[in-house]
Amino acid sequence: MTPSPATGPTLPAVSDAELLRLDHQVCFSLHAASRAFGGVYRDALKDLGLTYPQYLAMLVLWEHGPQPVKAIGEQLRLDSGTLSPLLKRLETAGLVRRERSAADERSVTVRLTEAGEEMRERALPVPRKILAATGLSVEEVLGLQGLLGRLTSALDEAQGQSGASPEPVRG
Amino acid sequence: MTPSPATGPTLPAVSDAELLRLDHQVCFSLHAASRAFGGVYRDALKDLGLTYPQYLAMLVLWEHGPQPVKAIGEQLRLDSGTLSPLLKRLETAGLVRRERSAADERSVTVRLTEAGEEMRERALPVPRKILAATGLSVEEVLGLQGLLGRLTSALDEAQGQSGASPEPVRG
DNA sequence: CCCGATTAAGTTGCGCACAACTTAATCGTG
DNA sequence: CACGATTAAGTTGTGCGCAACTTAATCGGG
Repeated sequence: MTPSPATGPTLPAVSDAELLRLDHQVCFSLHAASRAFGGVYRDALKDLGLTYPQYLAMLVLWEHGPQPVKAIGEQLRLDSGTLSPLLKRLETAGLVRRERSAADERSVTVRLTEAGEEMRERALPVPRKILAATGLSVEEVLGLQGLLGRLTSALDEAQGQSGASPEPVRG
Repeated sequence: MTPSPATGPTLPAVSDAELLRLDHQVCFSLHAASRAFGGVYRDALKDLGLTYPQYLAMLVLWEHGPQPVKAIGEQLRLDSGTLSPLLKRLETAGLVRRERSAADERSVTVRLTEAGEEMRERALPVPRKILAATGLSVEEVLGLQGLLGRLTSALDEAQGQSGASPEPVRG
């Protein structure tokens, strides 16, 4: 209800100070939800000895089979700086093998081992545990997924059009 | 539509394999949304020289004034292992001071400096940038916030009741 | 009053995320 | 064919998140 100083480009009906308070709530909510999810996955994945991002990588391999690091990175939106050490750890654990492609020596194909394939069976009950932990119905989850998808697209779209300035706070 | 083997405790109408595929989508969606948000905040906060979690800590201090590390941690759900170095960086940057409480020598009170207080003015336009980047209305944001809040509560509730097993995959 | 339990903050170690960079292979155009 | 541009993967450095641990102060029961 409070009139705005009309600073922003999108919405006129909320003041900056109110938005700052709202932001406190919203960005924190997302941050907290993401970490709460992480905690539940940590529990659910203890049996498999996987971290959450490692599980994501295994999901991609279970679903789409052997593929280059690049392709995994595109599906998970992760770059080689994150994926290379992660995949190396999965290889050390005996779950995947990595081999240079013959056709293109720059590319490395990641492939599940026997143990990696077998782990899929043990991973089957994980999603149900997670779903139960959310307390949401499948329909609500699908709705959330849709909203998050639109959100991510919009955020990606909006990225990289601001002015640069000082360095982040370092110790 | 496919009938389920009726394994899980909550929902009967979806098979484990379908859930594994769904999980691929959902947990990835949340992960991706969280990181996309991080990217947009990174842009918006460049001017201030703050990271996203540093911004969260500043929001708490702007809104609620000087308080012990413990209290900040409760609001952000972060422990001292994360907060101590983060606050130390904010102190190095001249934004906060940390001083032992006289009443309880175990406690450390975190307090904004002049520079820290002044930064609030420069932070006012940030939330509007974020809101614009989401492409959502204030109402939708509030709805999302509510859903995420319920989700986080449920996830926290559900945490810590599973069986332990091997170590995570280490290199 | 004393001593074990609890509590606040900090430290260490590991994995993830990301920016910036390096290395090596492939592509494309003259 | 030659050579600069592009591309895939990996490396380095910084910060966050969390578990496990340490240190020091406070609390509480005998």
